[in-house]
Amino acid sequence: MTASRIRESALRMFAEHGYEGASLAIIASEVGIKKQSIYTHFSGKDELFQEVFLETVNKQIRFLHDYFSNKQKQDVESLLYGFLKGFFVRYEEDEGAKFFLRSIFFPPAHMKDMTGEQGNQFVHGLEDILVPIMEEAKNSGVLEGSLSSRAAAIAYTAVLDAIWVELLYAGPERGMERLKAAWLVYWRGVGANRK
Amino acid sequence: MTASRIRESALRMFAEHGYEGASLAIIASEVGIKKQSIYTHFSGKDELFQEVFLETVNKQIRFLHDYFSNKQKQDVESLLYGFLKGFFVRYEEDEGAKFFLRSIFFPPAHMKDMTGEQGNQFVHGLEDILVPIMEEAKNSGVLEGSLSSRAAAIAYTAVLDAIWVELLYAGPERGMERLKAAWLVYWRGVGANRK
DNA sequence: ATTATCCTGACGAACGTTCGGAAGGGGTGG
DNA sequence: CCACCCCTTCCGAACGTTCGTCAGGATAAT
Repeated sequence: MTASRIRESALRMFAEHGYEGASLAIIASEVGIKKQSIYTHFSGKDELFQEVFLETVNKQIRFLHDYFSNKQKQDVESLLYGFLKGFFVRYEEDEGAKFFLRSIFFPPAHMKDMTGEQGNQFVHGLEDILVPIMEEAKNSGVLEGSLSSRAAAIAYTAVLDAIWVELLYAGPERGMERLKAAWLVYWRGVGANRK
Repeated sequence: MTASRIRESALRMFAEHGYEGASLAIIASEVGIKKQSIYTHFSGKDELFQEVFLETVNKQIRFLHDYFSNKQKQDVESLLYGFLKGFFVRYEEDEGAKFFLRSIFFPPAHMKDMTGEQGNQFVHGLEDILVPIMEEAKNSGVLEGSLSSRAAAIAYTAVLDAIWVELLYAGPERGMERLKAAWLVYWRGVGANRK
């Protein structure tokens, strides 16, 4: 299918050069067609970007829910740590990660509203999943009782963001280093008071 | 001075629309001149970008060293927490923050080498400052002894990155929320074993 | 015959850049 | 004081290139 090959190439191009820097001519040549032929499958550059973006966001959200609905029975530690590692391996091999981050943090000016909405949906989806988990962990005595569930969840998303930022900036090697260090400190930090 | 007004406008433009998305014509019109006049002060778009970028990076590095050389006498907790807050207020009002992050994470393709080099210089500069601080804090019993200084430093940079990422994405309100939560957990996490 | 797909050709607009010259100020020599 | 030249700053006009996009036709499959 030509349309999906266009989407694949566009994803790489948008990720690497951004919306303004990506050229339909180059995308087309990667697919082996002329740029005008893109208009057979998409109404224009905007629609192409939007389709690729929404597809990518949905993939992220789906991964989110899949993970936490399947592994709810695990203990909290491996549940949370496993999610970090899951994102790690996912973002290591997935071309969409860079595109996702770039589009959310630095969207094309005339699409800021749309990307912002989708981004918030992802963030809130994650928080809505995390807070109950923290709450439950507090009740079972794994997490420090004086710590608010919301704070524990926010700090966790901070760890998550820090990891993919490092992954994006410095690559898997240093990303893994940060993953280990940040998780170690985080888990010590939220753990119930030792005696 | 016209040249510096061009730099100011270019900074905002590059931050908001990226290298490819920024237009010399628009930058010039903001200054009140025609785009050709830019070439009186800069040899081209590349040099303009590079000057603004280097200026911005140097400002960041200078802030880094200024802070830690002036406040070395403080206790470790307020030293480290103060630096986070310093970055916070700095990045809240500084137009250069967005430009700095954007240029380092998503640089124009033909300048990847230069921006990467500068970025690494900043990161290593920070680490070289942090590790000795952690080492000293460990010796004085403030930090958990079984924790490596390097891990404590890496986790700290993770907190820092997470804060400015949230600041950039969601604004000061949520940025501050994350700052508080992440610091709370971090400081609990690296603290010496309570009894 | 209809439909899907890709093409050639061309469009106007914007891009960064170059050239030549117009204005203006400052300093120097007559 | 004036005339000269230099030097800085800016602009009009134009360059070649690339951009996204549109119209119309060719080809092949259904």
